[in-house]
Amino acid sequence: MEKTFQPAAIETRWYQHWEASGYFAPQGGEQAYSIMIPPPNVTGSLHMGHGFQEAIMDALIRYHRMRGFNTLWQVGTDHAGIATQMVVERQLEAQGLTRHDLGREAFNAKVWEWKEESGGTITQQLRRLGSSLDWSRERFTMDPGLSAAVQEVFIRLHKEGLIYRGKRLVNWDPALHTAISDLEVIAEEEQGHLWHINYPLASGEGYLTVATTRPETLLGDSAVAVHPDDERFNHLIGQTVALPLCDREIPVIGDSYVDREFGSGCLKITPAHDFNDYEVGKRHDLPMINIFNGDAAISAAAPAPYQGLDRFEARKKVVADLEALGLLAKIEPHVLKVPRGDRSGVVIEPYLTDQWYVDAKTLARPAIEAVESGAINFVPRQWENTYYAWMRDIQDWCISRQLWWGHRIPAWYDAQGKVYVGPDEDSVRSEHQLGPEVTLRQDEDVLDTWFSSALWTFSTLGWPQETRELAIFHPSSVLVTGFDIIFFWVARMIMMTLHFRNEVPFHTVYVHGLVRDAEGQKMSKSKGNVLDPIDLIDGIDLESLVSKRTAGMMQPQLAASVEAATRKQFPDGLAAYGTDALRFTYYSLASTGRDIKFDVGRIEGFRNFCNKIWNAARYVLMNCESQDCGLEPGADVQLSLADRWIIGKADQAAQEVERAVASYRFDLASQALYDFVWNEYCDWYLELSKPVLWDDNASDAAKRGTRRTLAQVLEVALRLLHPMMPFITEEIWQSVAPLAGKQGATIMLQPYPQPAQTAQDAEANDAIEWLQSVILAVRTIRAEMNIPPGKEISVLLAKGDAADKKRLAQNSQYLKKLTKLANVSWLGDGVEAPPCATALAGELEVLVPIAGIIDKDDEIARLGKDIGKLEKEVARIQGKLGNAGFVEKAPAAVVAKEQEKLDHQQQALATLQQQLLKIRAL
RNA sequence: AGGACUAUAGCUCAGUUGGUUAGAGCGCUACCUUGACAUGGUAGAGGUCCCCAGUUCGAAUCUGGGUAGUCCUACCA
Repeated sequence: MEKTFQPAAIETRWYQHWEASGYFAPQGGEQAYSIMIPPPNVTGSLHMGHGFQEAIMDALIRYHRMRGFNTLWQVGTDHAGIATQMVVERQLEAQGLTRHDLGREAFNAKVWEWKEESGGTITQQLRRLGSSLDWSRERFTMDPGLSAAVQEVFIRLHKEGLIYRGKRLVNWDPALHTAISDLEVIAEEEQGHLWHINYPLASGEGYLTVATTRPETLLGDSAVAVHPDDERFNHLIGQTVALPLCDREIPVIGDSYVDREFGSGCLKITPAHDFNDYEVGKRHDLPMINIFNGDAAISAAAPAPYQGLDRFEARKKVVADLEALGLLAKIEPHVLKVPRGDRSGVVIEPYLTDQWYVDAKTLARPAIEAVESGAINFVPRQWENTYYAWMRDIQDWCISRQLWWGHRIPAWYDAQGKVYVGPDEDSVRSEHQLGPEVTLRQDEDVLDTWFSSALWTFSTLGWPQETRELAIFHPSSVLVTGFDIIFFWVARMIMMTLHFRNEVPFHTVYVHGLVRDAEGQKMSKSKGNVLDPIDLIDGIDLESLVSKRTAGMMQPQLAASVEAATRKQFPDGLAAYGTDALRFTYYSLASTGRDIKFDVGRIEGFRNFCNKIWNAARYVLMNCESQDCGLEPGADVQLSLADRWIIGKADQAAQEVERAVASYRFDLASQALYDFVWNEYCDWYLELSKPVLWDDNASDAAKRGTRRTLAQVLEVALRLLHPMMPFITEEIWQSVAPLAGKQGATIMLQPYPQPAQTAQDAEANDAIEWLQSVILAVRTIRAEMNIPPGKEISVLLAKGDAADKKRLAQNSQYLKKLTKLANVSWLGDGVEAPPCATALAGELEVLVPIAGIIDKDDEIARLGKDIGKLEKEVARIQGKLGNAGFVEKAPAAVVAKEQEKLDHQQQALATLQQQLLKIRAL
């Protein structure tokens, strides 16, 4: 074995072996356990959030697989409509082409090409993370099977009246030329202006001043609204104003929607370009004047001078023209929320178009009940509130997208615009008895990507066929996801699955936090602070990291600052930490919080942990290979106190892991394992094994007992760790398992250690704890008195009772070896101790004779410090016990415990004070 | 505007039903290359548990109020 753990040498080899051996496929078993992967974008690549999420899922999957569940981790990818189409369009743009130059069919062929070319990236990355996904069942949302499911769902919902077509305002992305859903619009505060504009009354008697943040929409105004109770203006209701720049008169209307306090108190109404105005317009039956085209340039519906101008150009011209007419009252700076497309980043336009909608309100009702009834649980529970809040106020879901890449809507129109929905043109014709004289054309639009991913849990299992897999693995056990897509995806899956399967898609939703950088900033390409999990696994030099972060930036002017920040934060690039260390870091961060700050310092600690495990294994192999480990049936094996103690500790660790995983607390599970392996097995047990194995006088039975325990406890620890650190555990297990009497081709399919309460050995625990406290006392004296570690010293013990004497007899070998003692003996009754440095191990006095090795003043200072601490503690407990209320009202056991504590501390204090007097007297 | 969440060591975070000497990792200090491991060992230092009140014999923990920060939802043009 290498002296240090080299992850690169083993990871790929083991993954390939596992995959080739079919270990990732369901293995049978009575109870099923399944997770459907949140499908990543097929043309995307893995980021830290994926890495975190996959790590959690893989731990759950490996854990349950080892526990004998029939385990399926369904893998697949998503076609990511807008994102993917944008990428390919950008590639065309580089050649000076648009998708229209190619036409729909050729363009889609190009997208498929791109998918074939780049689609392997993410699946390769998933493999690098060690994810035990069942690749034999890989699915893609545009596969024929999943497309059939999408079509079936659309047609059935349409038949049931739950999908309809409607003309209404949508969020229009003028760059992408498509409608997008509410959720894809990000509204951020931006600095803008409030323009006050005078609209002359048609009567010629003065004017009304309106205030607007979008003066160009004036061209589409249908009315001016005032509050009906506003005495400044309500007498004008029913009159008309002459709309500036347009040869139109529009009415003054009364509507209580108007806020009298804001702006001028008069509101211009543009029903075709504002969601609130749209509602007002409907109430008052106002005309909807659509002054934009799909690019958000001014349409023919506006006066000629403005036609063809971009909306921002139009704004400038409108303002200038108004000013020239003297109608601009004032301009105020104003902070407003500007809606932008989350993909394109351009300002979203409320735009009047025909779109397809899902009646979400109807579907939401059972979906709310499923969570209320507990059929679906959120972990942590508070996310249920977020879910309810959104679901109870849900808006109909706009599902059509004016894209080419995606599931084309199965609807056909005749020349009159009558719509027919069906799987294909022939079925539509025969169903509706349409002869060849009727021309039909298919709807040009595709469906929102989330429409297909909403079916993911059952479409991947073969629906609409009633497959065996559906019967076994659906509903799935748990959905692992970030809170940012509860609305996008989780809610929609619940709605669709309940409707079509009459069962929930999953029993539990485990909502994890979002991975951020060390400063708590969201990782994003534009900020240039992203980390690629693969770079943490393999390492990357500074120059490559800089160029990776600055390549292809949306805002190239930021490249310099990104580069500087990167050079400052990672002057040496990133070291290669390996997959196991990365994964363990993720688990350690998986607490209940919403933000997960990823500090590279953490991963280094866990790489060291891997190395620790590696070296512990090296030690075990060196001492057990080709040795008698007492595995024969009936072998003469004697277990020491240390052996019995560590066996109990391993069981305790198994208990803690079980409890932690049951509540999705991977931070606690990882902490329990780290603690057990490093602080108990390595720090204590391995050291305690040395005095036995290296003692020529120790019996063969004792040596067998220690070797067997070394190997078996390590083997148990490996299995406990395997779901979190798959690679290193497999590598070591292969050579350690035989020494522990285990056979098997892989650790992956071994049973997970089950805790057994009986494994706690009170006598062994007491004995080892006693030993640890005495060792600590001696080491403290050594360290604080500057006694060289190599120098052998003698120790006297005093004030022990019969139990202490027994323990020393049992443990003196350990004690001598671990603290380098020449000898250790009891101070006889009535014998005056020589001048000593003193420390306490409980009641027991641990004395190190001073002569020649210890400075008197040092010892006085040291004792003084300890005495000070004890005095404070004694005073604190005395205060507590002196409080009549406490003694009377607190439970007797609590009072007794305090009293006992006080007695101990007082006795210790007295001992040290006496000792101080003695030393002073020297 | 409404709602949620967070505040514990220099940093990142644990802390179960109120009773602990408030813990871990990293970082820091001192000493140590001893036969698994310097990606290591040993021993330390370090906290007004955000503030104020309340409940209680007892509060990091429960209640109310405040402060600071983060986020979500809906938005006044």
